[in-house]
Amino acid sequence: MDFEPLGLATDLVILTVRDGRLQVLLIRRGIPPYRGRWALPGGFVRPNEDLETTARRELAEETGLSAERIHLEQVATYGAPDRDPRGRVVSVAYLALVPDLPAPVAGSDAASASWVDATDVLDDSGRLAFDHYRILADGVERARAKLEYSPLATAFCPPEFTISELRGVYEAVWGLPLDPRNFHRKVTKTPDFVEPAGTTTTRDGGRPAQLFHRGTATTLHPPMTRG
Amino acid sequence: MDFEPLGLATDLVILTVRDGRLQVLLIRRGIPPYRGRWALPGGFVRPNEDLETTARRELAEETGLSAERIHLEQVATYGAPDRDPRGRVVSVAYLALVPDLPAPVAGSDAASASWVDATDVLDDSGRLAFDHYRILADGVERARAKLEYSPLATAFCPPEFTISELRGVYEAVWGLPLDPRNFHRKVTKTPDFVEPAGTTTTRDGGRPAQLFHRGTATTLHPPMTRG
DNA sequence: ACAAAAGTGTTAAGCCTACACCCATGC
DNA sequence: GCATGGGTGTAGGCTTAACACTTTTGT
Repeated sequence: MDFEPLGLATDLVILTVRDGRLQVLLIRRGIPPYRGRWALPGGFVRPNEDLETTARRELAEETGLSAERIHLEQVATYGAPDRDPRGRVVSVAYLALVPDLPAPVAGSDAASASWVDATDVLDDSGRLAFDHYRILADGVERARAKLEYSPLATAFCPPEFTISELRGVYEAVWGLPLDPRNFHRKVTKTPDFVEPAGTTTTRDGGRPAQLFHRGTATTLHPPMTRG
Repeated sequence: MDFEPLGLATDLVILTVRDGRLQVLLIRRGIPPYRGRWALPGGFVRPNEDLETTARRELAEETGLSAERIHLEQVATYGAPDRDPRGRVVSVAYLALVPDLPAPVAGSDAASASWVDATDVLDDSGRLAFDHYRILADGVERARAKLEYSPLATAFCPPEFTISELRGVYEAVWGLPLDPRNFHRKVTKTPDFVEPAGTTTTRDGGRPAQLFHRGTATTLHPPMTRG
């Protein structure tokens, strides 16, 4: 077996929706290379550790969440020979979707971690270290695409949510407004997308809204439509 | 940098449509582990070689094709610590779609390479070495899904093709019959999916059919519908 | 009462499905 | 002529997009 010298890492695109905007968790690098630049959280895979285990461990370290219930999926692997000046490092990127956390981001590296508007970062391709701009772009595009045909948007929501909160997720991720009335009808009519919790809330103002939780559907027929 | 001992490889899911059926290129392993078992073609990434370069090199070796014009895309990365009995090997899987080759499969390893019905292999989860059953399943599912919303089906066709040949691709990959008349209308009306070549052929029998080549579209609006 | 947000009804346009039907070739 | 596949037309059902309208709360 030719085991050439090689580092294996995972990088995380951790997304949330806060204040109606799509935000990504970035850390400011305290050590070279790219010292002082923003980067995606990530770290090396330990011996005998599965890739997804690494990603969940990093996620827990960065967000302070026990990452059991967080949606996490692999996006792509980046392995250009010169992508890391320290040597050959191949990175497997994961996408994590978290609800708007009531608790602040806390963890060992948290002093330098913050939520940043994803669109702002995507508007400036030079702001991130390494090839993290490309990784972020791929992760966001994955999220945007999956909202169409999967019930993934609920991963951004707390366990119980209103239809308009769910709509807020779509509007933030896609960056466009949706008709509240047609959205409501479509979501509630798609089988097993959401299920009524039987309770209501007035936290969004106006008439009390029914609360829902995730349904059992894994794909949406018909899909949600973007613009 | 902690460069633990680690192998990095790529494995290829090479698909084609022959005789109206979806087929995958497999090799019979001549050496342990899994000697004598079927496996996906693949090999180790060389020092300073990009991942996709490795995949294209393997593709050329296995199919004898100069792989420039072949559709190739990354699917996922598999890194369970025990997936290879020889040690820690992480594999990046690629999906390749090739036209029905007039030339036989030829190459250094070709003596043991053959086209096998994908559905047959997917019916028996124990036939492939390593975790290649999972990789194949993921690759085929990717292909099936992408036919819906991308013009990817043309990657299975020669440079010029008829609408019914294109329909044959859909029917083989999805494993279900489609209405020839509605399919024809939909394909030719979707902007930039296919463009008329201006010539006709009678190679499929019956009335001469127009020949087309790929259009410039990258996504299909509206998508093709499965079942 | 008024503002605000939830939720329902309606209508016109577009898309999909199914199938009848005609066209152009080889034999 | 007849078989074979290519290609067009059309009617009914379903989905969507746009928006009028009613409901239920907080202030």
